[in-house]
Amino acid sequence: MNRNNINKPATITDVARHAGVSIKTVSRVVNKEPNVSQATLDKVQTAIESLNYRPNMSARGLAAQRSFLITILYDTYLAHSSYTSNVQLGVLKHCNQAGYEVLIHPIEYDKATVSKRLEQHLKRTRPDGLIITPPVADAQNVHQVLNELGTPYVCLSPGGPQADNFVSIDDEKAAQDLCEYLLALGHSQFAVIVGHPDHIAMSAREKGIKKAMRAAGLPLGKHLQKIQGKNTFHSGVEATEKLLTQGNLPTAIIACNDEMAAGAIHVLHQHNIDVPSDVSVCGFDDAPIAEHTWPQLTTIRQPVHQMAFHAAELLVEKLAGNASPKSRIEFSSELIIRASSCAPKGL
Amino acid sequence: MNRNNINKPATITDVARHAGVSIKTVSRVVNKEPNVSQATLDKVQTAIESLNYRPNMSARGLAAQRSFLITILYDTYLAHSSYTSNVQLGVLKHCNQAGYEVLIHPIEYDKATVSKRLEQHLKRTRPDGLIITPPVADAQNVHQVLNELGTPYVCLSPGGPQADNFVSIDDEKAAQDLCEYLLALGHSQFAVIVGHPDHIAMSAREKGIKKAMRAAGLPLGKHLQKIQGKNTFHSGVEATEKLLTQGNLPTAIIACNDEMAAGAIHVLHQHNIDVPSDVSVCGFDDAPIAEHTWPQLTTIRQPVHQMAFHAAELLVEKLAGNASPKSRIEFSSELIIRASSCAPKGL
DNA sequence: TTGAAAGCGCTAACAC
DNA sequence: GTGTTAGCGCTTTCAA
Repeated sequence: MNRNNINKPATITDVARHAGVSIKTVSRVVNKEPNVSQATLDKVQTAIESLNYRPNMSARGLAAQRSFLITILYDTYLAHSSYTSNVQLGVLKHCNQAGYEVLIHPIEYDKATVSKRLEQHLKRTRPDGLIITPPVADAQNVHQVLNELGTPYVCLSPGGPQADNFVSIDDEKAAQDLCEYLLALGHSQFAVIVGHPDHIAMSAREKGIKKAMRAAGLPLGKHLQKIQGKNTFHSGVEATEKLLTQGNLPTAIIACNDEMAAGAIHVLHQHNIDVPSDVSVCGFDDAPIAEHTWPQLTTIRQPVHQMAFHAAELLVEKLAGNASPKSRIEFSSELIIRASSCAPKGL
Repeated sequence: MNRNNINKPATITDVARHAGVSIKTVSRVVNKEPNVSQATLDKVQTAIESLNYRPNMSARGLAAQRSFLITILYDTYLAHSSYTSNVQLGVLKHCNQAGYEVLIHPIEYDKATVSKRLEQHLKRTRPDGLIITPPVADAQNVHQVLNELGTPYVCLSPGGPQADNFVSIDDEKAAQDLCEYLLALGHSQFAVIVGHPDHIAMSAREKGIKKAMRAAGLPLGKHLQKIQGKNTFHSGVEATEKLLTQGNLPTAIIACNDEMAAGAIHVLHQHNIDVPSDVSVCGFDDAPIAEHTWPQLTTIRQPVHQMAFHAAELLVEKLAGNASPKSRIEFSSELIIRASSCAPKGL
């Protein structure tokens, strides 16, 4: 009895022997190459089934000089966000069906050192490609390293003007829509809690708001208070507390994401300021937290899951050598009106 | 000019040539084997530095029959929870420093099919080991598959009585503590929103509550309403709505996790029932949402990050062949008292 | 303490 | 359509 073979996975050689064909032929079948006769195909497939053959990724990787690994690169700071988990699910969905495994690589975003640490990851792990989210996706030096090493990647960000291989919504336009909705309700005194300054999407949202206000003829100096946030609930709390000490309560607060908006609502509650009758509060993203606040948040829905799925598709295409013609894709967003916004009091 | 070598990573052969030693010697240095003289060590290390050598994982994996991959296996349903992201961060922290890459593999938990889909992952991807969270960790057939294939793993769950390689808190005791705290405040009319029934930790929490009430001499029939939840905010909403239609408002609601507790608070708000003066609400886990609700949640803090880190340590030890003597570890939890609980009205 | 040689399981170039 | 032949870069006996 050759007990040695028990539980030892079958190799491509075993399959070839079993099917009475060459290794190369099995390889052709496994890789779905076209030039195989039906008869051979059947023989091989039967052998594969009966031996329960699964290709060995290490061997494949070694011979083909690839790893079949795709890394999701993101800021550790955002590890707990629904944005990140949505990206993970979307990317996984496509990658697994395309034969890639997905590695996660949270990295503490620090403009100066991020590219060095990325380089280490690339050299050590050698993923075939990466999906990158902001703010890492928005750092120049990150792009440099990637291009130097020739590793393909796709970013989930509107990107800068030079941007290539970016998937996003039109953040500026979306913010403009949101602001126009508030203007239409009659609001004219705004505060905006802006996000991480290195985050291009966040700046775009701020721009959109300003654009809408200017278009409505409202001078920004008198009608818009701007407070810095850092994308987190806690930073939304701090920003709102600062706003309250400034003494000039606006009739509407727009936070550049839902976490910060939730933080704002939290503070307003503490101060017995009613949302929305005293102040309307709007967020951005339609994260789960937008439905957990009381009242629930008016916000912009961003199809993160689909965007991530699409980014993965794009990346896999690239890896297959089919450089896609369109390397910058915009998804459409949607204004979700909930209970945190209404017409201002006086009206 | 041999432009071919540009950007081509150095191999172990290059290093050996450069250092004037054999491949085997370089290998010994890389793998930190003890029997290398100081002189050789220095020579080799210099060569490694100057060539910027990084071992090729595919080649290593092929030769050594391992993949240097560790999979985190969890329920897709919980992909968006802070629990899952904490597990990811904790596991990554240890694995990366131990030379492993971390793969995420959310799987739709379904008792009947989960083991088959796990088997596919194991055969296709061949990770060296897995970290598994509930409810997947609590399914018998999952353990069977893993043992049959001989893949090492560690679970983040209290596990059943037969449990081996489990890392958790003492959920029963923690729930008991929480309930005793409420009893001490004077509560006697309770409702418990229980979690996913396949989730062993959730059942343990329910048991702990009952134990505390029994010890206080309260007959469960009259003093405890039990409503089924499914661990999500939404299920907490539904459970609480059901509770309200039953007409018997308790003075304290214990939800078996924070998401469901947040759902409960949300519904009570809608019905103008004040928390905590009308009803105290407590959660479990100290997830971020516990600080986002208004009022903030009294809850049990579970050190998920550390537990995951430790689980990864245990797994890596196992992979190194150092079977640890202690294969079941309990972390301690902590009662966090916030504003969602107080003495019942009458008192 | 060090080296030589034989693969690990697969792909890729080139033949037939 | 199918087969043959070299490796990919590492680990692992086994010798020295």
